[in-house]
Amino acid sequence: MPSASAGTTRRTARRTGTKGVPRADREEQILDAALRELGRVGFAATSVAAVAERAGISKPLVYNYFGSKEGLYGACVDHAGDLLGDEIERIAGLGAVGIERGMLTLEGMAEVLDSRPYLWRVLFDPSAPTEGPAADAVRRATARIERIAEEGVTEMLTLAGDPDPVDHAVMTRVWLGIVDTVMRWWADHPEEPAVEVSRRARRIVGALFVDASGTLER
Amino acid sequence: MPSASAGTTRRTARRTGTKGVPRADREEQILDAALRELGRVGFAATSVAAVAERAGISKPLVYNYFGSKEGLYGACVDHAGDLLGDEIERIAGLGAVGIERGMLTLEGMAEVLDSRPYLWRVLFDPSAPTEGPAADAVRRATARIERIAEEGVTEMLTLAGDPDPVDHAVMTRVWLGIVDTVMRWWADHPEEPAVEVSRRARRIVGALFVDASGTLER
DNA sequence: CTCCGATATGACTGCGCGGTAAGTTACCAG
DNA sequence: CTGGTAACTTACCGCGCAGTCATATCGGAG
Repeated sequence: MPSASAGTTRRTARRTGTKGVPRADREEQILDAALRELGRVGFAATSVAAVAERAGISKPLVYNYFGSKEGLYGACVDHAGDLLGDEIERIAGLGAVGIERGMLTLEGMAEVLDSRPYLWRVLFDPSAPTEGPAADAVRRATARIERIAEEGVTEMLTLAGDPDPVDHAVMTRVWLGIVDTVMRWWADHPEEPAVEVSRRARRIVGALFVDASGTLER
Repeated sequence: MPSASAGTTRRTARRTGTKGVPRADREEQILDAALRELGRVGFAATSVAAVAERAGISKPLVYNYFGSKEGLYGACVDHAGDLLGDEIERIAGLGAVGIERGMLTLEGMAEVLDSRPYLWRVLFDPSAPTEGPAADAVRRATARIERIAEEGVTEMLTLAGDPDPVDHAVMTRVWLGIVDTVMRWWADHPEEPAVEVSRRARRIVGALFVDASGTLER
């Protein structure tokens, strides 16, 4: 790779032409830049130009790789959704029940999101498109997370004597809202290590929840 | 007021000139239109043109009355913040403690927001300006609500044996997140009457909380 | 050396937005 | 009737954005 090209700073005109970065590597760079920008300011306030600048490339190259702003966002959603969905399903597979399962989920997510708490906002973003392929990607990714949350919630509310499915649906959203709030607080306090976020979340959720069989040990 | 002007539809060119609507009345109309649009899609996705169309007037008239998009938003925030803040402080003054106070708050808010659940989103909007007079208005309005929430939360966590002020701050945000989630669920289900929202919230929160002295009656 | 494919850029376009300027209308007082 | 004020509109502007096009560069194969 020609070091003369590599040394060219973005503030001056760059020579056109390949920099010799393989497509897969470049895609990854663009995705990383996009995830950070989307997680920082949300979809609507993210400009493709800002992502390009973050990635150190030209804007048309982003379009070359991802087709459109929505295409870029959809790829980011798929990426973040896989990470979070895999982790949450792994934890569900551990067999914990009740609030302990919820706590393990929070801890697992804190671990996955350590050093990149912004990923959460990519998935749960009120300014995201509500129609089209990107919106479909969001629905797929969040549905995966919601399904697991709903299992846990349904179990807990049923044990607590509430069989109403609408209550269960609202409670699922409340639980996800709690997770969302903790993640947003974390994004505002990036100095807090994941392990401390986990502990704090355990204390707070512990103050909220009692499993059906009695008071949580604290 | 000339009925010929009043009958002119917005789809054709309207005669210029006054329609004889007093300033205070017109301000209220514009505010109502803006609150609905802001509550529907948030600040960033709200265009002044859409508000003007909703209010049945021309866009420059909105600027004439409110100065700028931010000026309009600030007025909406003051309006919604007064309604919600007054109600929350009234309920705090009733002297209920612990989770019962939280429940009364949820119920009071459901009542105030009945028929206009969108007001919540005007105040708690991630796409809102973070600097300038409008942002100051948001901070004033939400600080009022957070102060009351923090009192309740501090009491509850302290009774539960957790004196950590950071835990209290996060828990305040979690509580407001829970309220936010219920309000957003309600905005998605406008057919649900306020009294049913209150009952449901009581059931759900009841499944979460136990006051420091024991299990809630349900 | 030439050609080709893959990787890249600068320059440009059309559109929607926030906002502005110039002109209009209705009503009331003198 | 005239002038002034308050309430209005149409037409326009500059800017930033998503997206496009024409051209450039590099490296490898033949």
